[in-house]
Amino acid sequence: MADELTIQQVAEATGLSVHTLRYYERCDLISPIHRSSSGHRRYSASDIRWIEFLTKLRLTGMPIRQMQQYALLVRCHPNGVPERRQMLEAHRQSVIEQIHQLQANLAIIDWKIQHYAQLETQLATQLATQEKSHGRVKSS
Amino acid sequence: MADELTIQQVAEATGLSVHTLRYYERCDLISPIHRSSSGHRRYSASDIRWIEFLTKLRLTGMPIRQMQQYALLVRCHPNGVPERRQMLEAHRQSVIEQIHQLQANLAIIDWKIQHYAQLETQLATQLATQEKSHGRVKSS
DNA sequence: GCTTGACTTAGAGTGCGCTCTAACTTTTAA
DNA sequence: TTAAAAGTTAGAGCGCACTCTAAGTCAAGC
Repeated sequence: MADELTIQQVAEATGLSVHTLRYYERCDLISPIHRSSSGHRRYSASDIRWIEFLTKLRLTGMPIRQMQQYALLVRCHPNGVPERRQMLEAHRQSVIEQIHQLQANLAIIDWKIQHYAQLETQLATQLATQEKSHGRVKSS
Repeated sequence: MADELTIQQVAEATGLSVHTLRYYERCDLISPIHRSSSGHRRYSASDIRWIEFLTKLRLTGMPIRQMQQYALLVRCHPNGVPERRQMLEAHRQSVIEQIHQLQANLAIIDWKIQHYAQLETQLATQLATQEKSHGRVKSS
């Protein structure tokens, strides 16, 4: 049991589903996982570290295709550090652009929220004035 | 021609495809566009402003379903400003979280890039040392 | 008048990233 | 010992957001 997790445990640890873990292995994002005598997968600590890094790439929007390329480099080109760094740096740029895009569009949404807030206070003031004058009429 | 753009012109102006423009109208993101006598769509300036705002929502990851809700509020509840503001504020929060997520995961990728860079300089130094000693051997 | 290109519709197809199913075997707890 | 839970595979299905097709109508230039 030392260092040998079941697929279920890995799913809990990484937040991926067991389905997704098998899917990632099937499409070569994860290299074939060591099996118990009965054929069940047994994940090592380094398998988990790899899966965790994969999910970082995924969550920053890297497509499966690119992750496959990266995984291929890691597996078949263990000395090809510069290539891997270049891939990550290209991805880094695209994430930075993604963030800038989000911030720019968020600014416009913020502007709209402000606009709505202004409309609301305007409307509230209008109503208050109406009520006041209505009150006066009533009391007179 | 004043204020009356064809679907092609709107596609160019907004960056959406003509297909997507029709699709958005079909699923009620855009209310029915005014037609020329022949049945062709003629977009007004305010149609375009609406489409541009829609794309901001879209580019910040709002799902079509939510945009449909928002569009419905705008069309059928013109005085329901608070509801609209609430929707936008909820979305605003999710965009902010999205950005934080991206930044956190980017930091890990950055760390990996640094790690690779370090490996590369290490390797380069190693090679240089080897070459030097090799040179010495050769020259001696 | 005729061709070329833009427009229309309903509905089918695509690519992505999972997600689930069926049929079966293995492990585990009662 | 046996029932339930968890594992296996190949392959089908799904939801999303488009994207394209077919069959036809309309408009502009020669």
